[in-house]
Amino acid sequence: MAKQLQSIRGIHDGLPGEVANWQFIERQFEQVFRQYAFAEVRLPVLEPTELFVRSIGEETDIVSKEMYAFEDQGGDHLCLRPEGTAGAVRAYLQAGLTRSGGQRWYYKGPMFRRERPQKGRLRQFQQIGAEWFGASGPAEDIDMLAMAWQLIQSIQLQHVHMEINSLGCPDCRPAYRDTLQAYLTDKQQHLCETCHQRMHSNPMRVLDCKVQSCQQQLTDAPEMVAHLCEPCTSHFDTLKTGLAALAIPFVVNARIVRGLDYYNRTAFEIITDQLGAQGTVLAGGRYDGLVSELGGPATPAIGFAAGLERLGLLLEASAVSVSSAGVDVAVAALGDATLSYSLQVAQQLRQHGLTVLHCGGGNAKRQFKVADRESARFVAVLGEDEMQAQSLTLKNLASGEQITCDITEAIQHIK
RNA sequence: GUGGUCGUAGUUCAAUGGUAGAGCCCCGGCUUGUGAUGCCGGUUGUUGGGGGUUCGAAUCCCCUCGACCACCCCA
Repeated sequence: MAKQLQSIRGIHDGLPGEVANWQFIERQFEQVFRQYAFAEVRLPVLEPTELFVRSIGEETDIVSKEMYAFEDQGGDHLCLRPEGTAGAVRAYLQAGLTRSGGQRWYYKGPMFRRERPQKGRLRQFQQIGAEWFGASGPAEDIDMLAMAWQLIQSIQLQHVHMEINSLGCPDCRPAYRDTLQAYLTDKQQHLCETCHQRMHSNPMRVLDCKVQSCQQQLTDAPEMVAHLCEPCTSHFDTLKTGLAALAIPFVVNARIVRGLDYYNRTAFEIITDQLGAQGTVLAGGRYDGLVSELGGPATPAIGFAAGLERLGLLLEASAVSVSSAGVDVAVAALGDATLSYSLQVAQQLRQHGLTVLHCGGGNAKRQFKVADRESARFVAVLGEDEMQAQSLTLKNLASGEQITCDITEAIQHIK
């Protein structure tokens, strides 16, 4: 293995084996999105850096240290998008859709964060996400979470569960924040180093600290769900009732917090225990303030995103069979004189919708080996005899049966 | 960004500081018209890269790149 060019750290190639899984996921997801009346949008990978600074929050890790940001030749500050929501909001506003009623969008594509790579955590990774602009009530939350759950169901994933929480709103969160901060101050000397920082920067973060000793101190910590204002309580209760009505299994996890600043009220995650520390497979929540934050009219909205690579890994772990398009017929041409005839036969078979691989001529043994390696269902043997008779010899590789017939008959046999 | 494990043929893995090997894959032949299943033969490596210690380094040391694991954070 001499010195050779390789892809950038944390940026991996999608090779056929893995892409087959992704395509399966995309097909299943697209069907679910359609059933929920969501339409696809295709948004830029490159956005003004300012967009994420204003939406995600300057203090977040994503913006402060994980963005691929640079100045282009014209002096503009650009970056590779680290997530999809901000760009979607920008597009929604730029297209002037604020008075066009609810917009239900989904998207898929690469996102970029400069983190230390691990399995299921890449620097370029793909997300499939959905955003619903103009979604005001808990009914939309229920639909959104139900759709998220249905997406996961559509690819038959095992060992996943949904957790929900409410993050409150600008009316009730500040008071809760104060309560929590006071509580934490009492416990301060028992908390870890990072939690000391978090107490001030984002006290709710302390709640999901993974340090054992911190968690032991926090067993009776005040929780947001117990300090919601009346409208938030009502919203959250209706959400739970709706999920129950749809028989969607969920647990309330009062420790769910959001890394991005723009979330309020409903926050949820679909989690697996199969991917080590990278167990979040789909996550999202309500962001009623973001549209106005970016200069639009007050527009309630909710969204989520799922990590395609993580779903693909889970698909393998769950041994879900991804039907891949195999070769129907491998064409074996025997003798140089039969080349043109074999090409014509292959073309005709393809015109009838079959997947055909021409084995390239040469000796029969080699061509059969190719057919076998490609898991072809049939081999069409085309020698001089067949060419003279305008026929072909068709062998079923699984049974070993072999017949000689004309093309029309062969096609019926294959289908 | 912090800490740790690892890196040998296309691939999976061997090799106490002393000649770099095996299985699988691939290619060819036995069988110039028949695979999955037989037999025979064959190709492949600057041991991730660079430097050092040593008579001698895949093996020990340093640096670097990458994968993975935990933290951090998150999809």
